[in-house]
This record gives sequence, C-alpha cells and structure tokens, in this order.
Amino acid sequence: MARTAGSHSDITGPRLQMAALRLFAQHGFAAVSMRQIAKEVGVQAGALYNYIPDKQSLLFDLLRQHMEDLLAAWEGQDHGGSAAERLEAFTRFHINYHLERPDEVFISYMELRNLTPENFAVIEGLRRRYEDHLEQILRDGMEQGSFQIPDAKVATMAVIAMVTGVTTWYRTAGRLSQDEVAQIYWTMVQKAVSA
Amino acid sequence: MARTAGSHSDITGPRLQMAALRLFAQHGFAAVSMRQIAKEVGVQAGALYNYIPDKQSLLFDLLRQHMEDLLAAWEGQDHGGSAAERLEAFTRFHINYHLERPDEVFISYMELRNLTPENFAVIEGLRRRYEDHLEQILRDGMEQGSFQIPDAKVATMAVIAMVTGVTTWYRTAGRLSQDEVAQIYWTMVQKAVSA
DNA sequence: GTCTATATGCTGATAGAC
DNA sequence: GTCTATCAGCATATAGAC
Repeated sequence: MARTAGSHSDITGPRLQMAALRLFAQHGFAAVSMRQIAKEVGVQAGALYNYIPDKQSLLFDLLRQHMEDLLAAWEGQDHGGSAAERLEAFTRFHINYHLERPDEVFISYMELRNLTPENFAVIEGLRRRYEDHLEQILRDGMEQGSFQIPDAKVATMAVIAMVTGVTTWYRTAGRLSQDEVAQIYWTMVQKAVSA
Repeated sequence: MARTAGSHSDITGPRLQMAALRLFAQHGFAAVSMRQIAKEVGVQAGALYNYIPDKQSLLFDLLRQHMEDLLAAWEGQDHGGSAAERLEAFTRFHINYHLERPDEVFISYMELRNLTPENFAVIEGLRRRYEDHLEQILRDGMEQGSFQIPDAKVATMAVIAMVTGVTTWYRTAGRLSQDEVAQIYWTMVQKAVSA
C-alpha cells in the first residue's frame, strides 16, 4: 500500500504517548512544552494535534490507561484462599506491578492536580476502586478473626502508602531484588494487621 | 519613624512566603507565575524581586525552612526511654507535625524535581538526616531484642511512607481527630516492627 | 520599596500548503 | 500526516522614575 511520504500514523501515535510519559515523569506536566514532546517524537509540534485534541487529554489518557491496566491486572487474577493469602497476593502484586512501571506510577501521584475537575473525578474513581479491593480483604480478615485492625479505612490507606512508597527509593541496581523487597514488605504488612 | 509611602518591607516579605507556599501547593511550582504571586501579595510583579533573586530561590527557601524546622522540632525534644518509647514518640510527633503543615509537606514531596541539582542535594541531605533518626531507633530496638525487622533500611522507608501517607487523606472535618489517627497508626507501626 | 514599562523568549493551538 | 508560518498571550527578569 503506497503511503504519503512522511506519513507514519502507526508509529507516531505510540511514540507520542511514550515521549509524553517520560518527559512528564522527568520534568512535570506543566514544565514540559508541546515542542519538547514533538522534538522527542521527531515531528513538528503542529503534527501532534493529529493525534490528540490538546495537552490535557494527553495527560488524562496516560493516567486513565495506567489505572485501567492496573485494575485489569489485579481483577484478572484468581483470588481464592484465606484473607491472609489474598493480602499476601495483593502486597506482592502491588509492589511488583509498581516497580515495573515507575514513570506511570510517578505521574499518577504527582500530576493529579493538573487534571481538569472532570478528568480528576474519573481517575479518582478508578483509584478508589483499586483501594476498595484491599479494604475488602482487610474487612474479611477481621470478620474471620485472622486480622486485628484498629480501623479498616485507615489501615487501607496505611498499607497502600507503605507499599507504594517502595517506588520512591528502589533502584534496580541496588542490593535487593524485587522479590526480596516484596518479601520484606509482606513480612511487615502481615505483622501490622495480625491478630 | 516616617516611612516612604507604599513601603512595607516588614509585611511584604512574610506575605510573599505565605502566598508562594499556598499557590505552589495548590497549582504546582511550574504552573504558578510571579504575577499570580504578586497579585496575592498585593504588589506588582517587579516588587517581588526586592525580596528574592529569582523564582527558584523562593521554592528552595520554602523547602529548606520546612526541613530545618522539622529537624529542629524533633531534635529539640528529649528522647530518653526504650526504643519502643522513642518509636512511639517519633510516630506521634511525625503525624502531628505533618498534619499541621499540609502545604509545606505537600510541596516538599512534590516539587523536589523543580529544584536545581545543588538545591536538591541540600534538601535531600536534610531529609536523610531526619530519616536517620528513625533508622537509629529501629536499629536500637533490634539490638535490644524488642524489635524484629527484616531490614533496617527498608523498614525505615516503609514506616516513613506509611505515616507520611496520612497527609494524603486526612481532613480536619473528618470523623477522626489527629490524636485518634496517631493512635491508630502507632498501633500498626508497633505491630509491624514487634519481636 | 513600589511603580510602570519593557526586553526577550517561550506557550498552546490553528491555518493552509503539499 | 507533516510541514511552515503564525496568532495572541504569558513567562521571568530588569531599568529607571518616584
């Protein structure tokens, strides 16, 4: 199929997403210009608007995609077993998933305030749905008597913050593997909620 | 003492810091213009440069002041007692101090990447010094046999992330008081590191 | 110490040629 | 689909009057 010279819709689209993700994570949404993104993609700034209506939707699409992928990955797993087994699965899943996507995780926490109110509400809804999975595990463990937790909602936020925090310091070249880190965090989570 | 009309160095300086703090926390450093800050202060943009050399130093001064105040507050306390007593004191101090300064805490985590490399190194050094206080408590507790922790460094980061996370969801108008929240977190921290 | 005016450059987004 | 050229506006920071 002949194609107009200089036409690359099949590769420019993905390259745009990747470039925006990397630059937003490195410098912040507000500090990155469309011209910077275009330069990284290898086109002129005007060409980007064949793929996105504006800069805001570029950020929103990145965040929504990340949250939907995260939810699909967790909800696509089989979660039988006791509350303790499900909590262990959640802890290991969360740490491994987040450590493998540092840029997506970073902008999902840092750039929320640069979303329009409507877009913010969508992302918050997805985040809430993810946190609810953990909260349900904690409540089940309390009912069964295997967990003892002062407050289910606070404990949910505490555990999420603790395990997400791994992304702020973990480096692949460091002394610990991902699995070792996940094991250490699981030990601490387990004790924190134990009966 | 007669003063030139329109001269207010004694109030414009503090107002500048407060306005920048509030606006940076709300919209982000890169998204806030000097004109916005000037408008909030009640002067023209050019007048701000009687107080600061540039926008960067405005951010840096806010972050350094916050970290130095935080360190002074903790290091100014008496920390006798067992490792468990010191860990409880640290947990309650950290939560109360952070909940009372939401804007300072927020920009201290969000705006690090907008610091120049030199300024970033200074702030990181202060943050490291603060985290070292917690790490030392955890190591002492392990030596004494009162704590059992898989890894002191990882545990330090895990506990810091957990208790700092309270700032992302706590609202004064909510169902829990600061002391109740601190009590819940202390219960979880205590169990997480217990022998 | 604050003002007005300005230098210099970058911003997001669009129009029309190819 | 990408290009060049452009619009209209805002950015940080400075100069000089008062």
